[in-house]
Amino acid sequence: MVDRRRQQIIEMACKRFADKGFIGSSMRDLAADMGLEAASLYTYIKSKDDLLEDICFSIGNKLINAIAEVNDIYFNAEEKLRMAIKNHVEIICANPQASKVFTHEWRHLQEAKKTEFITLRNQYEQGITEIIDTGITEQIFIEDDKRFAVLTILSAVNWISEWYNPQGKMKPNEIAQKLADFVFTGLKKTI
Amino acid sequence: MVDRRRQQIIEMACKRFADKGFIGSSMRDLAADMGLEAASLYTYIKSKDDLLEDICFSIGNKLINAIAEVNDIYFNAEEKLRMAIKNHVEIICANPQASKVFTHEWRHLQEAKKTEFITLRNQYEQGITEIIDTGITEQIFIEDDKRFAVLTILSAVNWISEWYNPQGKMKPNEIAQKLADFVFTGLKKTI
DNA sequence: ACTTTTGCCTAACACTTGTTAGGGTACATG
DNA sequence: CATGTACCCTAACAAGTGTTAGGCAAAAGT
Repeated sequence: MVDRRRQQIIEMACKRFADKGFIGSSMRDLAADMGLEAASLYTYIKSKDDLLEDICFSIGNKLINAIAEVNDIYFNAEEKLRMAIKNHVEIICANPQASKVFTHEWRHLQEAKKTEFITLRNQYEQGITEIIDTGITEQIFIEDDKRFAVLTILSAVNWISEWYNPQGKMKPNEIAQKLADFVFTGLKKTI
Repeated sequence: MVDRRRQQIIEMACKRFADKGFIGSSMRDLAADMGLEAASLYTYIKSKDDLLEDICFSIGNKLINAIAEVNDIYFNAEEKLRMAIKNHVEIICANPQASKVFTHEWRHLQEAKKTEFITLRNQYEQGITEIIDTGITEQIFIEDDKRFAVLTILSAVNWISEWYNPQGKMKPNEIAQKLADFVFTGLKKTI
């Protein structure tokens, strides 16, 4: 059951990294959270960097898969963007701590992995951009500044992990709904 | 000229903290950037925490002053919000690195200062909320979810420091203009 | 000329960091 | 009973941390 224990450690690391940051979290603190000594962690993980990579790419891959699915299945641009936002919000709300790590701590990845990560992120950004493009072609979105629109949408979505409270009244699909509405009336052509 | 040298150190610290994070930056690295030994820094600063406090509250106070000014002078809610966004964007673009520290590194402040910081941030958030309130009273903004609107606006504005490039084509007032437009057509009642 | 101040240095402190080596105990399998 | 293995330990390492003490040389002030 090495994998199971490893997963527990990663979950605990998410909490610590999200709260104190990657560098601000020591292996001894993390071990203490698990009721272990620091050295014992190394039965289950390769290194501290290993933890960060796992967390960052776990969220990254979830997002990439989600956007790929959307761009494969849904045709209408509005539907696509709504679906993409919904997926993104749900991924963040299902993994709020990991998402904070994904957003804030990726820069501490080893150089090679950092490059790989940035490529993944650009790929996702490209996925969103394609949806906007479709909307412009369909003439339901105003063409003004594509990149600006994408960045603003992504910032709003990414920031959710900063304030989202699983115990709060606002549920993920409600958040997605509101956010999409907000974004749309800012993008849609109103004759 | 102790103050002048201190300011140079703080500027350099901004770069390092923005890039490597507060904990990821050592005093020896910072000193090396300045062409000094670590111990020499302490002629000009009290401690490492001192640096972080200075940076965080410098930006924080700029923002607070800006919102106070807006809420004192401008009457129309749309004008107020446009002005508030413009001020915020300009503060961020004038101090992109310090702004990144303000957004990402405040959690490493000492407990007392952290509380003070959060109060300041809430105060700013309150300032924006008041503008939205005015707009609702003036019946030019849709009342849906105030707090959600405020959070989305703030996330979009704060994220600017993540991608803003002083050498890029997009100038601060252009960014403010676009962002305000984006926000408005999402808030304004279009009958 | 002498004194003070400025601006930096080296050395050291006490402690924390990620990680490895090697061992020991409890339990399952033969 | 013997063997293996799952699970965790202590001890230690080499390196890096923020910070203080005390000193030395050049410049400035008198």
